[in-house]
Amino acid sequence: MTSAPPVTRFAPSPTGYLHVGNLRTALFNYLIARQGDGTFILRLDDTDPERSSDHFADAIREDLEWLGLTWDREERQSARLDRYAAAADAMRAGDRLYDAYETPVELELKRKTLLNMGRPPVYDRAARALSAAEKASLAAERAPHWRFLLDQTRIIWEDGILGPQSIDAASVSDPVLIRADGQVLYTIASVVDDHEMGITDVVRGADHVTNTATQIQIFGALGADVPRFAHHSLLTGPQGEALSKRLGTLAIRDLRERGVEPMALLSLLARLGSADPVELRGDLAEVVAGFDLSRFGAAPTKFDPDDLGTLTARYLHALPFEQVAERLAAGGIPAEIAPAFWEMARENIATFAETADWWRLCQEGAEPLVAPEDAEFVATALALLPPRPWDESTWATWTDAVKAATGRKGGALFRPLRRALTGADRGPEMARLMPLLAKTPAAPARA
RNA sequence: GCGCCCUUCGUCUAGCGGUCUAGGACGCCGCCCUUUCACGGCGGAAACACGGGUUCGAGUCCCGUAGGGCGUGCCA
Repeated sequence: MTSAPPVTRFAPSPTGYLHVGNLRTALFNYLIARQGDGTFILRLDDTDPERSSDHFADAIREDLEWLGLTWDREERQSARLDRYAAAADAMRAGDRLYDAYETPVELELKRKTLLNMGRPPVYDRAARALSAAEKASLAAERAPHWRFLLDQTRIIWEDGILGPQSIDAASVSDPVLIRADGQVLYTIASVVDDHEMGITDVVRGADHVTNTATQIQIFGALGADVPRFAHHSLLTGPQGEALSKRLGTLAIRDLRERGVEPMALLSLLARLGSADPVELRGDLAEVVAGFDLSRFGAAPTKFDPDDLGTLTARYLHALPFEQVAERLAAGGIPAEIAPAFWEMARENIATFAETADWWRLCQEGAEPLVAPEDAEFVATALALLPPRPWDESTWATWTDAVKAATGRKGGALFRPLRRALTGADRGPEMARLMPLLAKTPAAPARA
């Protein structure tokens, strides 16, 4: 059975920076759209003018662009307020939206009372029992907020991840759709948009499953088709703790700042929590091809940021020169030697930023590391250094000469030379490094 | 409090009553390769939360307990 191309959306509210939890949702929706040759919409959920800001909207776009998650259309809910008003009117006409006058304090009191009786804090629909006269006198005091009248049946749907779902509408309060100050709330804006934008698939966090139940009825009240829903499990920290507590350190821009590569992040998020193994992907097309929403489980998923470091390093180690040429040029590395430099450096970096350290070594040399017992040996060796220019055979030529002159071999031969030239025990292949060293190390004064 | 969801190696998971002496991937350990690291190759340790049922037979079904996540907003 074939179906129309999917239309999906990512609907963040521009009230903060994108973090891994957000990104996972965005990615899933993006992947579904791309997989079906469909449309991916970025929908800024900015109906709350108090908390929304252009700064965060820009930041979200910037982060998505950095990751390569391009969108086909952008919408802003703040530009669609008339649409929500029209939907509200339609629901009022159908007696599915009713005015209520309780203050937040009163509602809080009702909830507490029910809780104390051991009963679920479901709104009692007192507003429905108000007489016209009572309403009139309340309306004179304050503006009403508007609730959607749930049909108290069992709401069922087939969830793309959780399977068959069933929620008793009677266990849920009639959702407030419009606040007393006239502001429309997420619950209605989302449904109206999904309907009018032709959204076919909604993937969101499991924290929305109750919303989905009520929203299914709102779709119905609007005479709209209900999209396919799928709710992915929420990410937790490595210890199983709620991730929201650590979100501060898991903003996408912080990860980028710390050197995480987009493909590392994307590769992990597209598979973590699914039955398929996490595989490091070279590009987004591969991520798209390897994605299968139905392989994800319902259990909360532990997310360990350290995995991003490992994946980033592996990504870099395998990265062909052509794909980093620009970044190397930006780092001031001359085009003539950039390919050789990259071959030398790539397997010895954990983040791209570390290329700067190797470049500095090439340009300025290092503080030699010479053990006292090797001082004589190193001095002899440095005196035997071949004349410039150096190429990839220089290391072999040199070490052969040093071996002949000193009788040393193996680690005793190579290690002190590496330490003398690079100041470290570990690093790139010396044969590759030598031609890149701009300065010839001076032979230390002999004792 | 109430409701929903969840619980298999360290981690993500396969498993839909016998094919499970529980499979894979990542990580970890060891060996090989190697002047280092990495890559690669080979090998290894490592799990059915607990307690009751149902059944000839339970990781798989039911109930309970414990633990975790989420919801329970004039937030999204």
